[in-house]
Order: sequence, then structure tokens, then C-alpha cells
Amino acid sequence: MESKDPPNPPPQNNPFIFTPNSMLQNPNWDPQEQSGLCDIDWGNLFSAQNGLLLNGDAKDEIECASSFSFVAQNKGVCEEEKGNKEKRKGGRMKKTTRVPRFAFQTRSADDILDDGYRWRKYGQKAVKNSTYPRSYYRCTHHTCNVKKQVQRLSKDTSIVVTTYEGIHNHPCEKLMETLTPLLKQIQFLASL
DNA sequence: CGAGTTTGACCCGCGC
DNA sequence: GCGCGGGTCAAACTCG
Repeated sequence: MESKDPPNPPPQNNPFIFTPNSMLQNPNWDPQEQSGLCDIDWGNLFSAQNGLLLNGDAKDEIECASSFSFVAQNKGVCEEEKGNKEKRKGGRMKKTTRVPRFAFQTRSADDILDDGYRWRKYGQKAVKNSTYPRSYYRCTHHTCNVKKQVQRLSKDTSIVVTTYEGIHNHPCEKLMETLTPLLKQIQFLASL
């Protein structure tokens, strides 16, 4: 991903605005409303090489795991039933099980945030009170059921709201691509 | 030709 | 019950 902002932007132009999970649990929370969001400088934590690691836990907690990734732990807020209801064309599944949900805003000209995972777009909808459509993506990994929604704010067109739903059950592909040659080299050197 | 995108239709929950 | 809004499906299409 790329930010058009100049280096060392002032706080109000912070390219990464984190939305705590407690706000997502608020049914009245509107991604269009920026008030109340906590501004965190994710810029040096989140790059094309970084993986986004989600962990469903009991409290809003953010920690910087390393320069390669960050961990955001949050309470599951989305409920979804699996299995006991037949999928029908265009049908929405009844919701009963908890799925961790995590949203943040990025200041970027690109709608698609390169988080290291591969996504397949499965829908796009015009949303009420928003100039820009909301796009729906699913992780392309065959065993992974993680989804994300991407929507650009009509109030501030430079801000993109990305909402992740679910937990990846596989390693970040780009991270593995980067690390695999290094690991092979380490293994080779260790064998000498 | 396979993988990904587009887009109209369909379905469901919810408010009135 | 009805209409609206949002989420998903799937056929058609595009692209590498």
C-alpha cells in the first residue's frame, strides 16, 4: 500500500487510524464518524511485507509484536451460524457463533490495502449515505473463511475503512515468501 | 484456461 | 405485511 502523505505527517494527518473493537460493538458506531477514534501511528508497523495477525481475546489490546507484524486482540463481535442452514442464492446466513471483527482506517489513494494475504472480491454494494460503494472480499485460501469490507469515506475521500471479519488459519503468504529463502539459507548455513 | 472481477438478482433482518 | 438496506451468490466477463 502507499500513502500520499508527506513524511512525518502531523497528528491530524496520521495515515493509520485504529478503530478499537469496543467501538465496533457499538451498534450506533458509524465508520463515517471519526470522532472518538484513537489515532495511532501504524505507518512504521504496517507495510507491504507485514502480516495482519488477529487473535480473538477478551479485551481490546494492541501490541507491537515486531517490525514485521502487529497483533490486535479483540473480542468477537460478529455472530455467524455455520453448517445447520442451507446456503441459498444470495441468502444471508443466520448468525449465532462469534467471529472476531477488526476495523481500521487508512489514509491512502488505493482502496486495496496490501496486508500480505490474497483476497477475492465477491461483491460490491452502494451504501446509503455514502458516495462510494462498499466492496466485499474473501480470503482465497481454501480453508480460510476470513472476509473483509472496504469502503472509502465520503466525508474524507482520502480515508479508506477496512473491516476484517474472522481469523486467518494459515500463515501470511507474502511473509512466507519473504522468509522462506532466508530460512533455507539459515538451514544451509546450520548444516555446515 | 484458470483465477479474479463485475454486476444484477436474490435473500434476510429490521423498522414502520 | 411491506419496503428498505445490507450481504451474498453466481453467471458473464476480463486478464495474464
